[in-house]
Amino acid sequence: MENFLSIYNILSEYYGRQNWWPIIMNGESIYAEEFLKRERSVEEIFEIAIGAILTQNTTWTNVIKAIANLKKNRLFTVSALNNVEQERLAETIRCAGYYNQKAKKIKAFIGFIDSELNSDLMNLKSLDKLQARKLLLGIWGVGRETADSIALYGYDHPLFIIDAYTKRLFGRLGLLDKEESYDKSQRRFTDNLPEEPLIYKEYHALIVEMGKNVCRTKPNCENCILYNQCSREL
DNA sequence: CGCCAGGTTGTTG
DNA sequence: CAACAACATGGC
Repeated sequence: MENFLSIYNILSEYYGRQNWWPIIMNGESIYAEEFLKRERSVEEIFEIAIGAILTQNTTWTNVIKAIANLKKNRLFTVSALNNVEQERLAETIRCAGYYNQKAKKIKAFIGFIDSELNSDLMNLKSLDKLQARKLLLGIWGVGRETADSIALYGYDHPLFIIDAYTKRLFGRLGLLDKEESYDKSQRRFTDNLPEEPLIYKEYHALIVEMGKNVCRTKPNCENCILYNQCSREL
């Protein structure tokens, strides 16, 4: 019952503040404390959304390079991305992998901003979280995880993100079924946590930290702070 | 060299 | 709805 909250407490005490979602400056990820304390600017929301698309099934280090490359080429604005050829866009984000797919997805996202949001990303802010999610899910290339990432980190809409790390870690802990749906997994978290954007943001970031460094494909159980509560179903 | 990474879509049964 | 292929570069 209270497992989900107690695990959050253990992880956040052990690893500290993660300050997600990062912003890229000079080819480096910046995790700033202020990101958890104030609303995101349009520019930041834009970057979070593009980053969320680029990071699909890809390492963040590759995404950093792709975003830096977009900025260097002065392509990191709605109007520039509207005007650039999809093929050139693809070449610019090549290092993020799946570059043709992602170029198409970014184009679709830009089209969404223009046509559905009246060119203003802030129009998603005032919506109900589920309305925002539904709108985002309507964009070609934006699935559940990407929609929830944009809604949560961009707009503080309390939607818990389920990703591959979450399924792996909580599957091993015995708290998620391996084969259950995204929405069902999500409910397990939201039913057992206070509906706080701050907690959702930090929890997801902490899970990624665990997934990258401890609860890897080949798990590093010696270094696991959750060793005692793990059923270790590998 | 092989495996894996902060998924999504389209097709098929 | 579940299963599966396709999409692709870069790091270890």
